[in-house]
Amino acid sequence: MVTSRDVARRAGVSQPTVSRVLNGVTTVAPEIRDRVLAALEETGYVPNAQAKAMRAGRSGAIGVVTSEIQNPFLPYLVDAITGAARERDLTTVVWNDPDPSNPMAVAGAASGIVDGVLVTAARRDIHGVMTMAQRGFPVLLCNRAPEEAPVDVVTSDHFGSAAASATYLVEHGHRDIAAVFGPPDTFASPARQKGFRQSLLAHGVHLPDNRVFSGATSYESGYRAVRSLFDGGLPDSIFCSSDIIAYGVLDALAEAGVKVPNDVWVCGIDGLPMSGWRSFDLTTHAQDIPHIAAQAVDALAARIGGSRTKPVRLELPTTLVVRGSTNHAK
Amino acid sequence: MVTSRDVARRAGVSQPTVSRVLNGVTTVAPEIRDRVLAALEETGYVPNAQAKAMRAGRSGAIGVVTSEIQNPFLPYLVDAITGAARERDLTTVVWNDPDPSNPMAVAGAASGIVDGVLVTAARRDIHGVMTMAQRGFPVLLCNRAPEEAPVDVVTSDHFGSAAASATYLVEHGHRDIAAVFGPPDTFASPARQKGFRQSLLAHGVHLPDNRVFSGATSYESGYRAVRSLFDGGLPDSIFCSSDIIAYGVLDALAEAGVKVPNDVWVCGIDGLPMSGWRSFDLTTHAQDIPHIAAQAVDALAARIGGSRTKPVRLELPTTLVVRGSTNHAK
DNA sequence: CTGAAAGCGCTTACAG
DNA sequence: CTGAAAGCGCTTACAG
Repeated sequence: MVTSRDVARRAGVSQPTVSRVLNGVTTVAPEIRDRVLAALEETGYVPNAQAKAMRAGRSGAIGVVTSEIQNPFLPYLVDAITGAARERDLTTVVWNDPDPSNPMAVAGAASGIVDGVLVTAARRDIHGVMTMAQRGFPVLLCNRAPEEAPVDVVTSDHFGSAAASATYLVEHGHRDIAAVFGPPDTFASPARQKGFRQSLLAHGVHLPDNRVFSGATSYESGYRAVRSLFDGGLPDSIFCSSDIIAYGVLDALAEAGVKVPNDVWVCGIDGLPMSGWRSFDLTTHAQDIPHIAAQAVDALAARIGGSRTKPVRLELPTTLVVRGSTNHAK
Repeated sequence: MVTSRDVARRAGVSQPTVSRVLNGVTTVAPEIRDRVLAALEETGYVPNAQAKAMRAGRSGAIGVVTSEIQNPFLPYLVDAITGAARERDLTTVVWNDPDPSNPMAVAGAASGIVDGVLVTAARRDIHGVMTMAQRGFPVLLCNRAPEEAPVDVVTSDHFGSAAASATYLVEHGHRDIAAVFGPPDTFASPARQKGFRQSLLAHGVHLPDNRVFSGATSYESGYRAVRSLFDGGLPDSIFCSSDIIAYGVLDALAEAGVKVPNDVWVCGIDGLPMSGWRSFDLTTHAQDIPHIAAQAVDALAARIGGSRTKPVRLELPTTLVVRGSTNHAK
């Protein structure tokens, strides 16, 4: 790799002068400046961001830590985060690391490769980056909302969206409601489960155990759930804790010859683009991804800037998108 | 952040001694060693990978450069690459960057944040990293196969898989075949188009222009294609250049009341897990993701190691997975 | 076996 | 306006 020293030699100046031209901080004589610019051009110099970051104590980059890149929600969030970061002149690196000690992200954080990390990993256990947070490294939890956290949190209102789903079903006359929940070792799923249950309770609707299925946040889980939920006969509707679960539910229902929405309503949460596909046509509570990303990057940037001390906590509302899997006419 | 100097002070030794304990290269007196280990534990020291990399001239990390993270194929590839890299004691960072000058990856490369990059970006124009490659930085193209490239290439055999698709349809008696191709500004789509066309030609089957639709690699593109392909009446089968295109085709056909496979066969290429879902049940040529990832990481590691000079080029075969969207009985 | 020194590629006071 | 010097946090010869 060509260094600023190489460029300096070629331009016949000292290395710091090259640095000055690059950063434009001090005035440089026009003639020297031109020589340096020419040398930069000729050599195709690219600054060594590591050396720069080490010296400056700041990299201008943020990290995104995830552990389940196959979660179909994630690419949309990452894209939005990358875009929001770029608007603030920050670059973004993504670490996909199933290990809860997050060795990659921790190394990146300790190294100053990034100035802060956004944690979008769904699972509860992420002690690696949380240890960094305790040591004062900027960490923001995105779409994870522990009840008590000494760190910044920007998340969709998982509780509220599930509660609203329950209200929606009850208000359309449903009483025999089934639910397929996600895994307990995440934050979003338990919050959604809690919201759904509390809302049903508030409406005086009982959710018997044989109407509940818990499993992974996956198509397969939803698919399997249907068979298990059938034991009590057909419910009025099936609430799915995630859109991807709902796809499995819909497919299993179709396989069993059950008509949606005529025989059963189905709804999900997330608002994945796929939910609008004809195969699914799924009613869902959509997360506001651009908003989440923008708020998360803003909050992390503020934390990095040190302009804030108290942790912020933002729970952004979701939007009900009614489609063919539920039907107001019922 | 706590540095090795802090640890040294705490242990009452010099900073290089801490370094020696960490790297275990030289013998350190047991007693001193224990003091250092204790100090490491107490401080929660994490090495600064940047300083390490700068000094060592090697980071032990590879980068994955992508420009379309929403491509549903990508997460599986990234997961496989991360796993393959970990087995070789390499960490992985992902840059999602739609800019063809790939500023993030180029900066990361020039910085020694990574020792080499795997480029999985689909679009043709990636002059940023290609410039790095010309300067001798290890770059491997993954699932992109320019005819002539002075860099390492590991890819699925896009041409061959599409050619095999054509053969499959023709051998099952189809003559009126339609095709939905992806965009020309990528590598995979044109290769698949070429393979499909040449194979049909070799079988003496004509592919008229009104049986061809070209568009994005997306559900919407497939959905729109169907309307356009209907002008000539129903074809025997519709070949889709990507699974995701096929989903749109299947949905549009269902909407139009056309039965698959009874009225029309549909097949795709990629082998996404979703293709096995009941909604799609799609016959496809599956890419061998674990194999691609392993070979790509191996080849890049060899390039980084400098043990090779000539570029390698690997085109891995795909596997036909027959499902309900085609039917041997027809 | 262990410390003092040099150096990876930068930036930023400090002289001149 | 420009160069020589120091230092970011490491590793690795070089002395002792």
